[in-house]
Amino acid sequence: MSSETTPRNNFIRELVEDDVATGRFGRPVTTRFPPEPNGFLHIGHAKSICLNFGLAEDFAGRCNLRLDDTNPFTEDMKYVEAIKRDVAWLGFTWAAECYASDYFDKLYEIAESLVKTGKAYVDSQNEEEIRENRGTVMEPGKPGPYRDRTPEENLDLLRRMKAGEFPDGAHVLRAKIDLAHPNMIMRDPLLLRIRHASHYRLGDEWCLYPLYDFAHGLSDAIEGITRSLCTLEFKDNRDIYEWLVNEAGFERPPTQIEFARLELDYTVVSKRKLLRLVNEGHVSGWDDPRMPTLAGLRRRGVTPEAIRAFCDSIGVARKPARTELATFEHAVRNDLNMRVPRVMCVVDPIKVVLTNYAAGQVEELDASYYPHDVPLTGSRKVPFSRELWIEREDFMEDPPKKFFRLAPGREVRLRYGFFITCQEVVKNDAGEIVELRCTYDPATRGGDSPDGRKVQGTIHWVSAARGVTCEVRLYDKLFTVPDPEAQGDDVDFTTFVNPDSIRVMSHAKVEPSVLGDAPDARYQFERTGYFVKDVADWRDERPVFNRTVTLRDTWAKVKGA
RNA sequence: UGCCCCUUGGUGUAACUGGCAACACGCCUGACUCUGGAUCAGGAGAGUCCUGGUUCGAUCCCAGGAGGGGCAACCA
Repeated sequence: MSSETTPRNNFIRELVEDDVATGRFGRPVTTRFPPEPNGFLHIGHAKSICLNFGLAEDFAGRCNLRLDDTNPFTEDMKYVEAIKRDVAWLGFTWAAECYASDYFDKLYEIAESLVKTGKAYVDSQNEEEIRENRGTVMEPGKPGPYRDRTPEENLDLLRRMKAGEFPDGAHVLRAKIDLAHPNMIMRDPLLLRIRHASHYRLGDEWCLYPLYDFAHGLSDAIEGITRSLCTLEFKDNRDIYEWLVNEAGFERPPTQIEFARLELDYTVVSKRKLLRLVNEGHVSGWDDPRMPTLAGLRRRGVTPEAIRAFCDSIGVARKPARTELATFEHAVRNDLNMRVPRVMCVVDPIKVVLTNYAAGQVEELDASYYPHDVPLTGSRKVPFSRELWIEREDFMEDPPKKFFRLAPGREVRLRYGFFITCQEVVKNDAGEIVELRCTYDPATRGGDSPDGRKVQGTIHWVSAARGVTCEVRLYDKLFTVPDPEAQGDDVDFTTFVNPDSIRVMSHAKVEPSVLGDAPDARYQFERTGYFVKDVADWRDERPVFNRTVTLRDTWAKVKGA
């Protein structure tokens, strides 16, 4: 059912294997993917999703989808829906759909019991005082004036906090651990705060909301999670995680394992920064095809299989690391190559007139959808006529030695069509090439010459008579530098947004066969790249295609050298 | 100047847990080709951050050092 290939080894898999071997948890391997519904999922989340769901799958366990919705200020149902859609799109099925907000009662109970045993107290300092008394990484903090309230007093206060007797910020519940703890996280971490805000699921039922540290590990424990996977920046939080699940009395509690988050060159993978790109109008929305969000990648034409293959290929480790874009692009091409049909589209057209081809004549040529090495079959008819469009880049008046395409006096093959020879270059007053007058060889119909003569180049083309004008959006890297977040503290990452990250080609010409295909059809436009119909902006009178990724282009290297 | 984590070719990972460093991406050659795609064949590229130690033998164990990163939100 799952993949044929053996998953590659990593340190988390080894730990889980040990757990299984020793029966450490006494229950099936159970993981969870715990996003907060305050933004869209991105490629970094995909790594975590693949890890958590993949582990459960491989060890015959289960993986929950848990919405970590403990902050009523930022969360929204629209994000929940987007998250569910994206995880499902990636191809994973959660064992249970869970919400941290479903555990608020249980969490509150635990809070009371911590208070009763003197492990937690109500602090009435304001935010600044709490911060000051926490000390710094260099200096220990010191106990505040409310730290030694009696359990009875604390319990009374806590209940009144819950009852809504106090305004936001009046009190907080804190674990009573150690204000001088070398780990800052353990300096009496906050557990519950007052927030008179409407929760997107619970409405006004609560005015007491748990903080991440209080909610997360306990939610894991409640769900019977065995291994709780999270990213490196939560390493220090592991102490409070363990403290809480133990104080709460869970048997064989889950344990946290941290791994390095994905960092991808030429983009950012942080919900906060992605939100800024959206809000500041650098992109058109969360699903802008330039965004590394799953919604953006989907609209860009990337398949879920490619994303999963990519996630498998990058490995899992505890070393912060950046992944080159080439690794991602390889996964995308590798997947698309084997599954999408080839069609012809001229992105930047220049006209070719075949002077020896009858005006008004149109013939239908057979063209296979797939090359010989892709084990799929299918073909379509492509109309051919006296006037054609070819790619501006495929002609050079004064070509360099290694240029194999059309040039004055030179013969090339029109893919699935005929051999043509350029006889004349027509220019306008400005000296720009407006038309190429060529002759075709009727004997080469279909692309082979009976006399066995060879041509160096094969170019793609579209009939001017029957081709369809369309808009082609050429997407490129979102940023001009590999790591826009590390350009110095005084430089904002948005200054590196690539102004050429989208180029709109509004006079492209595509063969008519694509019109009848599905609204989200993917293609390889021969010789240029992989494309997908844009589901949002497509109109029959104005077709729109998005470039998913270019083809590998060795000519570009030759040219660049 | 505290606590914690990390350090293997350009990049990302691996190495049966002590036996003389492998895979993928990228790069370079060549072959093939009706996509300058794909595929195929070959190649270059690290002696595993440094210094000591243990050992017949260390990427793996120990000590010290250097470099990188995380932590001082009533965010997650």
